[in-house]
Amino acid sequence: MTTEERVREAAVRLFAERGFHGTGIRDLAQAAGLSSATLYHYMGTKEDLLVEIMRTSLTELIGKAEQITGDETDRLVSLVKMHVRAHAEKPRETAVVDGEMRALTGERREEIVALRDRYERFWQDAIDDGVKARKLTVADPSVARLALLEMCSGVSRWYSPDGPVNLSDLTIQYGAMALGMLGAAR
Amino acid sequence: MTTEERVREAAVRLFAERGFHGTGIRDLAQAAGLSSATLYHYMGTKEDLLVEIMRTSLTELIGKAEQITGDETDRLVSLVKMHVRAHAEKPRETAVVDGEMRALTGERREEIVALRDRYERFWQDAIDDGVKARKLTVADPSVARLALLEMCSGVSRWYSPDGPVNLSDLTIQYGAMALGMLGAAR
Amino acid sequence: MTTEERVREAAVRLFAERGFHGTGIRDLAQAAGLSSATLYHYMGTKEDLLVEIMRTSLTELIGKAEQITGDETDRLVSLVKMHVRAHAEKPRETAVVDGEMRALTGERREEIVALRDRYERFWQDAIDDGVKARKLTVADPSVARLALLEMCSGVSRWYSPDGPVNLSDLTIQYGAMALGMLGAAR
Amino acid sequence: MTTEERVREAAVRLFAERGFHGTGIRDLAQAAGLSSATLYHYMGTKEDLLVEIMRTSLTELIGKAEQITGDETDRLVSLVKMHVRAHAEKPRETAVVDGEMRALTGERREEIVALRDRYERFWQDAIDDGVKARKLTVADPSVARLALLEMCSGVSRWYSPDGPVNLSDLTIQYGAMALGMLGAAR
DNA sequence: CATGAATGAGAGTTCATTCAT
DNA sequence: TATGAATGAACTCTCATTCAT
Repeated sequence: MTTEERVREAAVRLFAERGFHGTGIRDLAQAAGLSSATLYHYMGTKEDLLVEIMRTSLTELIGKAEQITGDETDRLVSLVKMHVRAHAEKPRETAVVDGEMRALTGERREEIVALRDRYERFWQDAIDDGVKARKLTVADPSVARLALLEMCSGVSRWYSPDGPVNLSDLTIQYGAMALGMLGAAR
Repeated sequence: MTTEERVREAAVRLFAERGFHGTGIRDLAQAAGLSSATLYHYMGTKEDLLVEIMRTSLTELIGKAEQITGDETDRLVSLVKMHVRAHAEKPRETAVVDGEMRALTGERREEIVALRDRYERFWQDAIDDGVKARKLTVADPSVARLALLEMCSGVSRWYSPDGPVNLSDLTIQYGAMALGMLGAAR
Repeated sequence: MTTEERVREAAVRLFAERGFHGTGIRDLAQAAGLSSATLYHYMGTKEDLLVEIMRTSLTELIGKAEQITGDETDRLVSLVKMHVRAHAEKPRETAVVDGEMRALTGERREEIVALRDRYERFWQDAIDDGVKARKLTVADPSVARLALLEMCSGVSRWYSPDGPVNLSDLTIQYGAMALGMLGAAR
Repeated sequence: MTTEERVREAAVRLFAERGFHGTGIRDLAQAAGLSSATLYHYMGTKEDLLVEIMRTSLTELIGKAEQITGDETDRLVSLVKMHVRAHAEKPRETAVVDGEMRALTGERREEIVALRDRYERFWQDAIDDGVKARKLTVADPSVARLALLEMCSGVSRWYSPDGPVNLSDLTIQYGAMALGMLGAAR
């Protein structure tokens, strides 16, 4: 593992555990096994590091979302499964993406918000298409999207690979819950 | 409005907007219209303030949960509606409760975690009872509780009273989605 | 003497002795008898402090220049005497003004440069008027202004009130040298 | 141009523009087209570099001063012309010599101060001789030397070869001003 | 009740310099 | 010759908090 990777990993862990503002440069350096001055060999500013973590994570999600095909409900279930799996497998990265956006400022914030919006577009489209095709029954598609995303993203806040729940089972269960809450025709 | 209340209100707003660690004492003082020294006449430490906000909010939720009665599904729907309404009406308080627990340390943390656990117990019981009574069908009741809570708590992150969604409608929609995702018998 | 004044005085002394970039905040604090944190009670940034020193000094010079009247050569001699006296009496302030302008950035720089230009205008006018009135003989009035100003400002770099040279004599001598170098009719 | 020369040139430029303390090693390296580590193959410490620049410049001035001969006023005018030419042709080197002496410490400072004093001796002698020979009339020869030197050294602070002033004309004008300010017999 | 003054500790970041490769 | 990596010390500045008035 390169030093860059170790820095990134330390940052992901600490940002997830303590938040961006709750993590000091010296904490980061210690977690990465470097002096705080050396840290700056491998990164720009602390905010750069945060942006990079978010960009990578969101770009990956978008990449996976783009590959999803199928009929309306299939796509929705696939999105849910993919998203839940990502949040269970990389809980720290995803928690940082979901929770630290407010720490960004200016253009960097806009960039990341744009990526997030682009990702959420896949969900909105899947829901809208499902409703149009009369396969889903929701009162308000936008509210449904938000509720569904919150439910699925929450996984990163509690799932543990060492716990009793098998990840594949988890994705299946979430797929079923998603269909249920969206009133999928049985 | 008393000065104490103004301080509390400022804290709630800033903690919600910027996070506990992202909010400085001087920010707080300015938002409350006081000097930072005067602030300390109306509060203990910054962490005290956070604890107090969380305690109040959680205690209120617990109080309301205690008053909920009815059969298994009724209780669940009532919980959902109450929770969603609380998160829509007091998005900042609830967002702080849900998002800043990690900023607490030591005993204070334990106290608040205990309150939260006590509150979530109502949800777990409602789900478990529903399952026992064969009115709900879920693969894993614990997972269901977590998914449901994340979905409902997420409301504080996006709901705006000025937006197009009526709050009563919202609670109804969330009640329906909750039943759907938990496989309620129709 | 107020604390603010002590801070200012320390800054003037250190900036003059070591330069702006050669003076640390801790040096400043120590020289003012404060902790570095307390220092920030009495000033904005280090650059603010520099700007304020320069602005005060230049404004004073301009104020004095405005009061000078008389015929062409009288005005020139008066300018020289006033300038030399100011540079001998406040060698540190004036040395900072003359030597640290490059440490300023952005708008602050523009403001101070504008003040300096406004001050130098008095000199240029006096020389130009003297030439027009055929009381001075210079090859290039702009060059003459620059040479004269450098000569006079240099006083702050070497004059000491404890030295053998009397200040009134000094101003007279500089007045004479000025007339001589500008080819004043005898 | 050798790498050593490029380093020196970059240093001269940056020290002149931003001052010694305002110039970082990385700035220097970048300006020389090297990495900061490589820089250390071509120089000692940052202070060594400064000393070397000053020593070279002052030694050159001394060398030229030594070659000046003639009667009292001729020598003075020649000194002025030579000095002005040097300051116009190498404004950065001379500005560093004149402005960054305070950045030196300990023995290095003494060495450079000694060189400067040696150089200024030529000026003092020329003035003193002129006065003795009744060709110059000054109130205080030491003051005259300081005033004259400041006037002439100031050239490096404003002269530009691209500007409207021809260099030979400039030296002539300064020669004339020098004689004027020193009350030379006509 | 209110606050200006004060501070040790720590924030993020850069410093000049060294050294193994 | 060249440099990426490394660092202790220092940088400017802000932190949460206390206290005398």
